[in-house]
Amino acid sequence: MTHAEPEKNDAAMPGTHRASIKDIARLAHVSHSTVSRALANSSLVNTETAERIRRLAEQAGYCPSAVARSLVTRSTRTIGVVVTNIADPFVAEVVEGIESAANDRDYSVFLANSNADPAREVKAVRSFHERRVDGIIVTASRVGAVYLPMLSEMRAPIVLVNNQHPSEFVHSVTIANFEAARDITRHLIEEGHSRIAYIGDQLGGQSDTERFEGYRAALDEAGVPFEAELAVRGNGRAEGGVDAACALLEIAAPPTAIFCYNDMTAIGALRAIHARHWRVPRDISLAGFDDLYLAQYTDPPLTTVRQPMREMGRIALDTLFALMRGATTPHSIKVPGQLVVRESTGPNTKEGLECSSYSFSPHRMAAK
Amino acid sequence: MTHAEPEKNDAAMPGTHRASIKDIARLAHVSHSTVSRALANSSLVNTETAERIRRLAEQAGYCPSAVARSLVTRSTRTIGVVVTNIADPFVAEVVEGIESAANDRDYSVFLANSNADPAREVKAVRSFHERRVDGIIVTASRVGAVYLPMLSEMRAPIVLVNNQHPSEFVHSVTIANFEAARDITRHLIEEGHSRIAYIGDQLGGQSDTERFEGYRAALDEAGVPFEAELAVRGNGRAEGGVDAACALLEIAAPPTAIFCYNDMTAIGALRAIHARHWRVPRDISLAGFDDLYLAQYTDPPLTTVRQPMREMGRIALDTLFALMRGATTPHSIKVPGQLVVRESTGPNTKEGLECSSYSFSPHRMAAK
DNA sequence: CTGAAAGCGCTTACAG
DNA sequence: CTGAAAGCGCTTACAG
Repeated sequence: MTHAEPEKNDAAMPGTHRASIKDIARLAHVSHSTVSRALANSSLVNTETAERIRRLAEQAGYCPSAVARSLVTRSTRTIGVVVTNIADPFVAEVVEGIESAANDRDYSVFLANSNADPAREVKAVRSFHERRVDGIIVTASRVGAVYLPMLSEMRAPIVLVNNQHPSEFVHSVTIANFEAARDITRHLIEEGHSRIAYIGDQLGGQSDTERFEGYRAALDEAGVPFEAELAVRGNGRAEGGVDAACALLEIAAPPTAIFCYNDMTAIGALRAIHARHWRVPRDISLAGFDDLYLAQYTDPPLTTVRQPMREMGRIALDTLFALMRGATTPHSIKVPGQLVVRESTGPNTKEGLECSSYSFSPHRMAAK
Repeated sequence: MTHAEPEKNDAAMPGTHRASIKDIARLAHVSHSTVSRALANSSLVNTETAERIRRLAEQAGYCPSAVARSLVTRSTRTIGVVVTNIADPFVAEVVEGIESAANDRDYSVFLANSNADPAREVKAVRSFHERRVDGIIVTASRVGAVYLPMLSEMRAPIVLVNNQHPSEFVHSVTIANFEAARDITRHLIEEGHSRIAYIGDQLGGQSDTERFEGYRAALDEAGVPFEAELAVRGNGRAEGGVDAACALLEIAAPPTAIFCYNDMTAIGALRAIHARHWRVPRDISLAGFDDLYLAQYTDPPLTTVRQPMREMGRIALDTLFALMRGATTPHSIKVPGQLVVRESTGPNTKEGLECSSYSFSPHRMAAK
């Protein structure tokens, strides 16, 4: 009766049964409460029995059930992250920041793609709610304000990263779109450009609006007239950049500089520009937004605005934790972007708006 | 007693209390079993009462607890995905495939980064096990075989995508590294190249070994001697490609073509090549592996091997489901890569190995 | 220091 | 069609 051998084997090979706290209790000849305490390293249990219990649990291959624990502790130690699409490099870097910060706190993260579909976004949030996540982060939310009423009936706080919904949301971390776009446009103006195009994102989120406004503001303050034909729409991805840049290069007096909604758009624009055998920045300057890892590796390396994506992810998670701990004050954090001047922007080589003399590119001449 | 108004309000505004099945039962004057059935659309319950219950639940803002349900049904409807790093575009696309397929089946996905650290990888798998995920997918596993013993004590099946561990694992989906690398090297040989370099991945996973072997095989079958100085090591990222390509361009008789472990490496190599003012493919041909979205947007667009990343993600999930449904046969799926010839590779313009005549690049001349 | 008891929020035989 | 009961695997007062 005192030798635990047969019982141990019994529990170690329970056929289809997974060892629970009760099995360990039987093995150790104690109550399951004691096992629970021992496994939680509670000081309430005798050091030696605790040791023995832990050894037994180890041998039996015991693995505690987080779901059972969650049910009683009313905390799952999980957070839900809904993104537009994880294959978007911007999103992936934000998620990396979130995951890393969550991991530091021993939290697990659920990931869901909304594909920028508001219905799927809401569905994902609902699903996370059912799963009783402790908090939710949604990047580039399309519905923002919708969460206000949900917020009260859901226990889980929500933090938005780069909310795309026009109305403000209580808890959010956002890049300073207006200022950053203004800065980069100013940079272009300082380089002598006045025919500066903007390739936006036709999904028309809030960032696009704000970046466009920043661009307009820089133009206005410099007394550069805004030309509607120079403001065109991409889709936030490279294909959109290709098409939009093609259109821009077609017009009678093409721009000498292009500011793109984001780096992916700029990468597409770069492709279109190269296809025409124009040189960057000699024939045309090009600027992006985001500072993706790739922006350093385009040819030439891309002038852009750095969004600290990983940090924004971490900040979102920190905010979420503050909220989870009971904070109720609004957390609307605006992160400054940082102008990163690389080699894709340079001085305007054309005198005045119409030039006929100084051009490196035969194709460009042909286009006139 | 019959008018439910006060009680309803009572449950709708429960202060800090979240409505449970019991609250709805009280509201509907039925047992909580009936509520459970009604909410599950069981045919066992009177249509009208079911309707009423559902209405009440709706009004009360009832949201079922997936964790309670999971405890009893012994299925969480979640899967765990551990990746090296979600910011790696290859990984992100695989995860997109997994998430999309999981979503189709109403499963949620946990995401964890291992940062290619075997310890973190195992820790992530353990954590998923605690969370009682129904299945686990790990991409680029560094420990592969370690899971064999875990497999029996864990309930959750494991599927490996592009296992990097030298020993085989029971359930996996892998790209046909050897064949694909051989194909792309053959392509280079057909273009007249014989000084073909390989930039590997020094983390030295299984894919690197196999791709290197494919490269060697193509060389051998064409009777092209292998030169050790042309096989150098990158790190799978652009920086590594830059450094490795720089080294390659330094040697006395530089290669006329470079095959890179992956596209990111090629993107770095491209940068180094351009920095020297060499032209691709005129001065040197360059090939990658993966066919990242970006491979179409490099300048020139990159010749590479297409890995169907999203599909591989879906296949991994399908395999996982087969296993979850009780399949026990090994599932080692080898997916063929597909050669995608773009503009970064072209005919060798040098006659013989040593050339002194025909060169477009002044820098190249200088380098000799 | 230890155990018996209650309970987290559900599902599902079992008996009417 | 409905309800009472048991139980999923834990944690945590409560009483010794």
